[in-house]
Amino acid sequence: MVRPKSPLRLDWVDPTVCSLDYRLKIIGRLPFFKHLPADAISKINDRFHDHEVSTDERIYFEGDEAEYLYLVAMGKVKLVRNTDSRREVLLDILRGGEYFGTLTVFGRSIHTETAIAQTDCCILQISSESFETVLTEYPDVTRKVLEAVSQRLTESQEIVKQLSAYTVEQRIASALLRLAGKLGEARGQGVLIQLPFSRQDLAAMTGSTTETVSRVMSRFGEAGMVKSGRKWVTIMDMPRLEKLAEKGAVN
Amino acid sequence: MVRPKSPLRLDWVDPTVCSLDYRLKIIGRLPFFKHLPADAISKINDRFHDHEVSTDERIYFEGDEAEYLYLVAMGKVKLVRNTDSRREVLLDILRGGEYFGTLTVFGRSIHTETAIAQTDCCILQISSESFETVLTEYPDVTRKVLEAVSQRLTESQEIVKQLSAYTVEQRIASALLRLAGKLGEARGQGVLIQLPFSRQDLAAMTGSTTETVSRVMSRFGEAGMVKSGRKWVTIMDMPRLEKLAEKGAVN
DNA sequence: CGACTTTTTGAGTCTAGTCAAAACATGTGG
DNA sequence: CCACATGTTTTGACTAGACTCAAAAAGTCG
Repeated sequence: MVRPKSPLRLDWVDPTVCSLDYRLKIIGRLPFFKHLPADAISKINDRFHDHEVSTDERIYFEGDEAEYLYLVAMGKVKLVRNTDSRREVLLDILRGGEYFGTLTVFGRSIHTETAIAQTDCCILQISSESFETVLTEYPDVTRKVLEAVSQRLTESQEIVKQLSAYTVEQRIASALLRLAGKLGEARGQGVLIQLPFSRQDLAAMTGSTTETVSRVMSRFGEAGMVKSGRKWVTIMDMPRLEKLAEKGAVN
Repeated sequence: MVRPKSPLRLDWVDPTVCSLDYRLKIIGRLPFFKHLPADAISKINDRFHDHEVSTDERIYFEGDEAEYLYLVAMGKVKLVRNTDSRREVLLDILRGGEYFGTLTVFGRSIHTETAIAQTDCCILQISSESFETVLTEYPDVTRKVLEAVSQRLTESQEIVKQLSAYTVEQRIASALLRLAGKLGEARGQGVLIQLPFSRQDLAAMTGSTTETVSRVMSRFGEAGMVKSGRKWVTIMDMPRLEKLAEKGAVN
């Protein structure tokens, strides 16, 4: 059978994307800034610096001192934690408009995860001190940030639950659904996950191994629930995947 | 062999513990209020209501609307998530002075976990609206809350990592260490975990089963690392447990 | 077209889960 | 204070899901 070639279309980092206009747009869309007037956004923007990173480059390492708060302007970033063994655990994948880094309000602290560019990216960063100043100037922002962090806590706890109680098959199904919800794009019959990610990554997200992920994906493929290839996946039958993620076996 | 009888000494909920004095002490010690002057604490205290709950009683359920923020004044509270199957996942155990409930700043939201009294407790609660008012009146508090939540996110991610990459043995070892760090009390040679918790609870914390936990605990017991009985555990050899939690096998 | 990476497949093993039953601890009421 | 009822923990035998190691197959890129 002729597999379709990779249908991914990556957003290339074009030098213009970190233009002033684009920066203002990204910053102004952040959940914790979007309620602010344009002039405030503009002033906040001045506190950010941008830089480009290419695929697989590390933005910071677990254990580094947390001196900045980061913002994905363009591209995708993954957050991983390393274990003593060579296995890595993938905590989250972020797209344009999401923040990352450690929220160091007062005092110093340390990054608890490593941030890796999953694609070529444009990253905005603001120093902890500047961010504190912004929080002081715009008290509402602090609340919004609080909401955003609370949200992530809830998501993380959901993952704890899944890892505790679900089979690998269920975990893979829900990881795919989560990614599709976040990064999915309609493509013909199915939903393409707009992100180059390998079996390796999927294994790191679900606490499994590449081999097992491969086997499960093959099963999903045979059952017509997904189509996949080297570093891409399209979900063909969401409802069935959802059922499987919740109930276990497909009946 | 004659096992020591349960060495747990529970703090009984004495009607006096929720006295004004005690309430002020608990509220004033909260990480996000402790920098405030006494009169502010006193005013904040007026917004809290207290009530007692007995062991195993539910304080709220997963899915309930989040209308209050809660505070453990006395006793221990566990947070669990239910899965479709009868298995429950234990997310955290809280002691006096810790907060729980969903931080609903603006808008309504829903509890994502169930809160159960692990011992008889005295609980303080404040309505979301009141809490918002407090946040508005004392902007510093919002930042402190933000730090507290960030901290929990980090802890939750640590658990994700453990569940993803460690064996049951390692997870049990680190769950014990975590509990000891939080609720431990020196007792002769060892550290007693001051909390009545069953193999069931430990299984729910580590994504395992009572039988497996029992087997692992027996092994730990034979190796002289812990002593345990019905609903109690004393850690006898921290360093060895720590080594096991990190590296795997004990050499 | 190669060289390289990623994915798939296979065989063997082991950790941890399931089911079932016995042993033990705890609190109660006689 | 003992015997019983109840809930908890332990033990045993069996099973299965998922991991490991190893090697082949398929994509991708220069």
